[in-house]
Amino acid sequence: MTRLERDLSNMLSFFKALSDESRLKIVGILASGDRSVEELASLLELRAPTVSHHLSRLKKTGLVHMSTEGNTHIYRLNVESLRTLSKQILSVEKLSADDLVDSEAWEKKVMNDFFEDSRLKVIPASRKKREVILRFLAEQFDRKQKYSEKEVNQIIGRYHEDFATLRRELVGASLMKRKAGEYWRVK
Amino acid sequence: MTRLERDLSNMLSFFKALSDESRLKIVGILASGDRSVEELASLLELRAPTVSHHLSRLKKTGLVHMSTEGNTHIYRLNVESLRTLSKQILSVEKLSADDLVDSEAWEKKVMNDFFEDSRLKVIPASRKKREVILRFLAEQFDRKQKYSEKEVNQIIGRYHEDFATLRRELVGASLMKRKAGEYWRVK
DNA sequence: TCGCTATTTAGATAGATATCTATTTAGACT
DNA sequence: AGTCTAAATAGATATCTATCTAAATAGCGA
Repeated sequence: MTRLERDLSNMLSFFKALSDESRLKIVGILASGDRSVEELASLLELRAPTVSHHLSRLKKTGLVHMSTEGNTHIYRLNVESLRTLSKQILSVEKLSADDLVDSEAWEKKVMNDFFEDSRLKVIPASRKKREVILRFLAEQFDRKQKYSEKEVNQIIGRYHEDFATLRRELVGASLMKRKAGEYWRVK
Repeated sequence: MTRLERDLSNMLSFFKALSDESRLKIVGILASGDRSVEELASLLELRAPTVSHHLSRLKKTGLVHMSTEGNTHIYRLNVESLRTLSKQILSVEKLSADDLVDSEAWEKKVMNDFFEDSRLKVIPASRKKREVILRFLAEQFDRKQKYSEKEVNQIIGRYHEDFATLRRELVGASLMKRKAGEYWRVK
């Protein structure tokens, strides 16, 4: 299991733990002091086994701790875990990285849908799909080299007859630049 | 609906929205840029209707926004909402206030279980319950007055014959203080 | 206007889970 | 040992929901 997968399932169990009204109230109540199971049950107007079930769920995620006092079990909030969660939320972005989802699935799909025998069947109407095609075309150019318009047309022409439109789109999408009749790849 | 109830159900819907693996991934993916429904579907290996369902749930809680581009719908993350949530988590304590739970239910229950005809049946063994009883007894004393031990015994004696134990417990629990044979109520 | 594309809605199904009652476990007091 | 008390576990049930397929909607281009 990668670090990211751990982060995801860790965060997920936090959210699952807090995505229930009774448990959210329990956390709120415990924030103002330790409580026994029976105490929570009467505050929440629930049966003790129900509360016990919720507490064991909260305990499993580390949101609460338990201590023993005779045969009563005293639960207390783990404030630190809330702080950790609060921070984690601000770094949700990191969850999208490559090993959580197949980040090339979209490109592969679009390429597969629009190419046949190494030729572009049609230029996609939607921007999102056109972008995939344009990125592919841009990759056919060497970053270190400059190309004349004729050369650009020729390379794009391998994939589609309307090289002029595609050439303009490449420039429009800032994947290529043009100056004084010369083209070069950007990024 | 009170402010607290609104806060609770608001927070709850946030947590519910994020307590699903697919939705958490969607949020993660959107953090790195806008995406169409189809794009998300292929990244997550889910059907478009499923993704659409998740997005509408996220949209309802304000976690994402939608814009239209031809007939493709582009979704983007509302980063501000994550920041808000992150802050709210640190103030969960406020959820325990009086109008969310009946904060006296516990005291009432204990008093009811242990009193009969205005007399304490037995001294509860568990600390949590004894505390309720002791708080009640402390309330029988006037904060502005000092009492001799005899007077203290007499007042406690109205409720239970073992006034000596209860008197000592009151001092031990810091609900009363004693000095030079005089007692007074604290807090 | 017709057909194509992207999304949403409707409806069905399988799996998860919050709650309850009844039972079991375990500690404390006599 | 036996009784009482507090909590946990087991098992049942009813509700919720993530996912799918099929159908409906809506924009766009020919």
